[in-house]
Amino acid sequence: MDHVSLCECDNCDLKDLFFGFVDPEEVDSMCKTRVEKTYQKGEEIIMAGNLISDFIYLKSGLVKLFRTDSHGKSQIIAIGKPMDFVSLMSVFSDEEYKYSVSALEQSTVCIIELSKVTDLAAHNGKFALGVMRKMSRISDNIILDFLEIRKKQLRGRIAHVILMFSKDVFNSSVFDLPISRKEFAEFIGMTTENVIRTLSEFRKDKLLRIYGKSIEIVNMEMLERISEHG
Amino acid sequence: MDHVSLCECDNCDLKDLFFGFVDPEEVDSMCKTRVEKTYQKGEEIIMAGNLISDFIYLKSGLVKLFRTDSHGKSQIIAIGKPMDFVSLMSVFSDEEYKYSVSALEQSTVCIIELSKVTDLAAHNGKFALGVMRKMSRISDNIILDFLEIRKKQLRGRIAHVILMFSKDVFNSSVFDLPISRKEFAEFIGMTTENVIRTLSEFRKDKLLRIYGKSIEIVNMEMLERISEHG
DNA sequence: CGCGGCTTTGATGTTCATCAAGTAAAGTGG
DNA sequence: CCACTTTACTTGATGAACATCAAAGCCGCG
Repeated sequence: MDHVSLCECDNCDLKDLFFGFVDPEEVDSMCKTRVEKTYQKGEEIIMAGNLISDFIYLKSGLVKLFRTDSHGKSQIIAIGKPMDFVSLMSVFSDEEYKYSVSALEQSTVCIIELSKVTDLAAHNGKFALGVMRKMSRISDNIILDFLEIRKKQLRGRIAHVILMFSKDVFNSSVFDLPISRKEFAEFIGMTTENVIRTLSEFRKDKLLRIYGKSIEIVNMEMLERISEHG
Repeated sequence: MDHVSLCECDNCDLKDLFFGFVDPEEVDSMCKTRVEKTYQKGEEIIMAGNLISDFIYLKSGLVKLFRTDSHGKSQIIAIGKPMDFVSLMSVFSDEEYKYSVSALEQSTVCIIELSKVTDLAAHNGKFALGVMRKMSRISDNIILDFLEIRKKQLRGRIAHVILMFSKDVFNSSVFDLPISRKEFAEFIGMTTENVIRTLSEFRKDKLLRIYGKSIEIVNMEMLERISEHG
């Protein structure tokens, strides 16, 4: 954790997303108790198993949502960008976090006491309805992505994830992969070695240019074909 | 579809689950527009792609939640029993269903016009909060189960699903498998042949007794061991 | 500098999908 | 009710996809 301060809600994108139907006074009251924290790459924002006492929202940066089992093996559930979840899931269902969240790059989150949010939801149904919509969309997307990945094999999964980063996260055919090869493997449910091997193949086949984490998509159509069925 | 009627909400389990914080009058008003439908085994309750206009809840029976891709291949997302979802997911996020739902055995659902429910949520935050809790829990469970299955291999996945039916659905070590071998395969992301082969192995190893769909778990500890790591 | 973690490649074996072929069960029309 | 078709189930043989093991280079960090 880097930096702690009160934030100004008027300029925050979060406001439009969540507080559309909330009285300005109430937004103001929330704002006063709001805290921002900035995490460096690699730092853990949420630890699975911890008690949920806050409503946490990603303002900037990039995070991974993951789980670690008793043998220390991790599985990545999703990549989260601003305007995406963070602690949005689980928050209303249970007492403790089901997932861990950590920063893939420097990330700033906004933290609100959970009871403040549930109180607000309890007496402002339109606000609650908005949160419900957001929650539904988030978990639907995660599940659909799981299904999408599950029906492909190695090469298709890798192409899929590369395209996801290119299109959904960075909006560019050139970007720095924000995850390690090992994390890539944990995301698609394959081994690190096979992720590396396949990336090398894609380079040899002139689909990608790769230097370490830096990736450039050279043959987008072919990559899409492989993602579809390859 | 079999049978259409108005239902009496006072005896319905749904009432406690969803309408805990709702005025009796409002519950009554909902009740008047409520419709029950009974579906036979194999009938489709919800079709992915259809417009969402109703809030649908499973009163009795057993259903599968699934998706079919453009090549006609299906993937099963979850098995739903009463007090579980049905149309709970997607409902608030989008205009059309993302998943299909069909009956694995004779099932009765309760149908409420969606706008009635969202109107109620919009002016009754406690009700909305309750629905949020339920939604969170449902999608959390689906995602956690996906992760659980993904980290196992064939034998472990099969053991896992058998145990799930035994413990979560039927509460018995003897039960009739409510899905075909093909559906079993679609649920765990493997081929039909390998599901059959593995079930046959489990029979030879005297873990299970199998006659067609009828299953008896003979060696529970061993099955659990295989599910954990096998 | 040396240690540990990440990356890379190759060789090997296991796991799983695919193909084929046959039996059983279940629905369909005369 | 029986021939007929279709769908589900089953087993074996084969090859493809993938994990595992091993070895070495690289990089950051104390």
